Parts: sequence; structure tokens; C-alpha cells
Amino acid sequence: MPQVLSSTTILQHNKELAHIFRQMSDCYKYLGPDERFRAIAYDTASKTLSNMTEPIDIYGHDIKKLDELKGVGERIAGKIIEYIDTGRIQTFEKLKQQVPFALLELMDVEGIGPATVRTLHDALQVNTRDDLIHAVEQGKLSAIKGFGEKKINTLMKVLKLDKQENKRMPLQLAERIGNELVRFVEKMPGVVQASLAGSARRKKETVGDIDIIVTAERRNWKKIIRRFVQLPQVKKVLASGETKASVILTENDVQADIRIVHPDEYGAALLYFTGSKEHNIQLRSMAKRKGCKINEYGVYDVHTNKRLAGETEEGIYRLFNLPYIDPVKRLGKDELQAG
DNA sequence: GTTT
DNA sequence: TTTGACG
DNA sequence: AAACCGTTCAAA
Repeated sequence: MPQVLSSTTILQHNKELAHIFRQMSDCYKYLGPDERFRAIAYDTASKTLSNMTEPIDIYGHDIKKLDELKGVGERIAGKIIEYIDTGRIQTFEKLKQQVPFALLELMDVEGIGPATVRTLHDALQVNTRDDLIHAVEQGKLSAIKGFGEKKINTLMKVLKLDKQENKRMPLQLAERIGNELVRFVEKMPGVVQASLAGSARRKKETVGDIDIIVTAERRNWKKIIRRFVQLPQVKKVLASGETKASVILTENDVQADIRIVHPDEYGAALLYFTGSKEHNIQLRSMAKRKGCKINEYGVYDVHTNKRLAGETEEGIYRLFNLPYIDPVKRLGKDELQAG
């Protein structure tokens, strides 16, 4: 991502507001399904703010101007003004009171969502990380419904990792590890194709985990998964099923995920698992407007249920009169408008 | 919460 | 069978 | 007022 020039100070308010709205979104996610759309709304506003290249301040106190921003309506506009004027947002301050704010960052971790955090809080009366660590050490988790060995392990891991700090790896490292893994997988009997997907394929500066898409005939899937989780560089198996598996690699404790699909579904799967999330949502939105639906297996006509594309990414983009979009550009901004 |  | 998590 | 992406899969 290009360094946003030297305007970091000028865009200070944008950054701060984006961060606050993101946290508000987390709060609403925590509050549950009733608030899920409010959570999405704040997330949208947060992203708009962080993608802006002009300081929000130039809109002054003009609610109508602010309202023109995507995802910013009357209410959020008011909160932007409130923040610029007072440096605080009352609604946010109140929200922080009614949720275990210190636990919300756990939701950033793979395998832990709002519901898990909510359950922890309700069942254990924990409000801080230390509370939670204490409870875990007392072995209180196993009494909670839905908390089996797997989940407890990831939680313990998270709490340890979080002390060290949640580490995404630099792109270069991810590419090295990922490509090496792909070369291993490619050689496995039955594998047709293997590719690096996820944020590493998009060349994000930092990468959270390694995502690998494999195509193979169904009869070979189990065998491939079995081999994958037994690879020498695998330190620990987090999950292993019929079509996908998650492992921790010895090197850097990096998480690696593998997903297997039919060769026909390669494009759709690659597209889906390459993201970004925002890009996928926009593409699906566009597809829906045109009477299609996209999933990780292909593109389908909503009415006839006929499969229209999915073998290649190019084919999917072409179906919607779009040029092939380089993974690097799949940011969920305006890359779909141009086509 | 915002958008249609 | 339900549900949380995912890009 | 109603929609807001869309699905499967693993884990419990």
C-alpha cells in the first residue's frame, strides 16, 4: 500500500474517527444479532474514513456534505462533528461501559468471534484479559457449553500470544513460507493445482496466515489432507476435515490453511479465498443485481440455478464485463467501477 | 446504523 | 442439529 | 419499510 504521502497529521481526525467507529462496530458485534447491521454500518463508515484522502475537517459542520460520504448518514455525521468539537463521542463512551471492552480485541483472533467473547463474559463474569487468564488457569472453561478441547486450546494460545503481541508476518516471509508449502503440496499424488491465496497473494505488507487452494478429484481429498497435516513443517494441527485443514507451522508459529476444491471450481475458490473481504462483497453485490449469485464454487443464475462460471477468475470477471483484476488491486474500493 |  | 467463523 | 453477501464446514 502506498504511503499516504506526508499528510498523516492532516488526516489525523480521519484516522482517529475510523478507529473509534471500528471499535464501536466491535461493541455492536458483541451486543449480538440484533445489532449486527449497526455493526456493519459503523464498519462501513470506518472504512470510508480511513480510505479518504482529504481531511474530514474540510466538511466543517455541514451535515449534508458529510452525509454524501458512503456509509455516513445523519447520525454518524453528527458523531463526526461531535468528535471534532469535543474530542469524544458520548455514544461510544456509553458503549464502553456496557461491554467488556478489554476483551473485544480477542475477536481479532481466528476462531474467536463475538459469540465466544459474549459467552466467556456471561459465564465467567470476566471483564479483562487478566480475569480471563485466571479463569482459564482454574480450568473453568470446560464447564461451559460449546467449549471443547479445541476451543480451549486456541484460547490459551491466544492469551499467551497476546502477551507477546499478535504478530502478522512481513509479506516477504509469508511469501517464502507459503511458496515453499505450495511446492510441497504440488508434489502430492492427486493434486492438480496448488496456489497461494489470501492476503499473501494480494501482497499485503503484512500477512496473518498462509492460505493455500488445492484442486483435486474428490476421491483424493482425504489423502491430500492427511498428507498435509503430516508435513514435516507442521507443528500442530488445529483442525482437519474432509475439505480443509488448519495447522501451525514450526517456523514462526505461522498458521496455514489448506482448502481443496474440484478443478472446475478453481477460479471461484481462488477468488473467494484471495479476497479482500470487501472486494468479495462488492462483487457478490454486483452479481446479485444482475440475477446471479457467487459462492466459492462458482457463479450461478439465480432462477435457473445454472452454473455460469467458476473455472477461472478471468471467466468470472468476464461474466460481469470486468477485466481481470490483479489480486493486488482487490481492495474493495473502486476497482469494480472502472470495468 | 445506512441505503433504496 | 446448531452455530460460529470466514474472505 | 425492508434490505443489508453468501456458503459451507468443522466443532461442539
